[in-house]
Amino acid sequence: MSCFIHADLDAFYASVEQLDHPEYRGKPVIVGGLPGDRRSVVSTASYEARKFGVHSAMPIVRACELCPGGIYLRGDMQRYREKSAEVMAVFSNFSPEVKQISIDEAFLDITGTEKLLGPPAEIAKKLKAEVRDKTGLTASLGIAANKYTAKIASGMSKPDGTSIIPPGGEEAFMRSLPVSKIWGAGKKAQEQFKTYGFETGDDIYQESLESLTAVFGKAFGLFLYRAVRGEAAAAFDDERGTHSMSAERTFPQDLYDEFNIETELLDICQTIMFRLLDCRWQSRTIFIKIRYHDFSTTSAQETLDHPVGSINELFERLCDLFHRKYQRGRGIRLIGAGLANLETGSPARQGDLFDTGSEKERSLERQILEINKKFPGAALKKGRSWLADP
DNA sequence: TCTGGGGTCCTAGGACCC
DNA sequence: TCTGGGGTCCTAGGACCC
Repeated sequence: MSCFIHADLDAFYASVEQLDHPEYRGKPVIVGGLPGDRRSVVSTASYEARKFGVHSAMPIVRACELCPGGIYLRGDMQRYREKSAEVMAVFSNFSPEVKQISIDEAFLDITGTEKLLGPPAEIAKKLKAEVRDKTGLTASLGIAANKYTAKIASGMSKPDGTSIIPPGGEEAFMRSLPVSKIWGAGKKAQEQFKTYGFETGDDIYQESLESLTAVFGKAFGLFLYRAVRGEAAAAFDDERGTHSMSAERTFPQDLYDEFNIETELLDICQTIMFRLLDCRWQSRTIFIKIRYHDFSTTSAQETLDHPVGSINELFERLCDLFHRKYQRGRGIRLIGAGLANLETGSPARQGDLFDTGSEKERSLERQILEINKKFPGAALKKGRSWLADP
């Protein structure tokens, strides 16, 4: 019988801030933006802030109305990543098989560790204690025979709790679960549940696979059918590699000027290409994303016959895509771009006979990358003027 | 309430080939 | 010629997650 722990850090970003700044402890901390950041949203609200009704994804403006006395912070991802690594290191003391699924959560396969570490409840106790002692943070745990139900269980034990689904109890657990707790069913699905009168997992359980797929589509219908039976949902089980890489920016004010938009695009290109170079991946598929003032969003992509080789090339291609897609005169609130269908492979490409500038460009870009790695914060970038004469 | 940034996966339709 | 079926690749949009 398999056994998994899903471990999820409580109000992670806010907790790190409270750890680093004792004066924040016991107070409502809201990470995501400062009052007055008109287009920011809450990333994490401390439990003190949640009492005011503040929650993730809420506009900062709204949070300020609900919790005017809160401590508002933009956040420091570098620091959070550092802290995350500390926690993951603790996890690896408890299982040889740790799978991190986001910055603040992971699955630990503890199948067969009983002899070494004791029964699951004991392991949970020790794990929480070690996380607390070594990192100063608290975690909520869910324990079950498969990852999917362990994940739901941890959500129900927040904050700082542990919930265990006894082996064989997965189906009963899912059937008694309110549909609002089904992981993978978001806003739209919840609306559908309402129209069909589904309130608990059992209401879905009563439906045939055929009727579920007829209503929810092939993949999602099958997902629901299996989920309410407590069967491991495929989502977590197969290895999913990184398939795309992107960056985007929302402007404080809508942008109309195409030169300014291109300049932002250039900045995004540099971010992406440096990351790509750093990871030693390559890609032939580029895409842009445009969000207009009214929040309507459109995207366009293009697959080249060779991997993107330089910032310059990416920038030129993206500008081209942008100009073909952009509806002139409409204000733009967000511009984004990225690379899809990432492949591993040497970024040096063969047969570049007619493109002698490219090799020079790439080596220059690599040097800039190295400098930026050595001196974080130096933010060395190509100026826009370099583009004309690389 | 007027909605971030970084991802994954699914769907549906078109092009193209055998 | 008014017309099948399957496979693969590509594109746009959308749901969902943290």
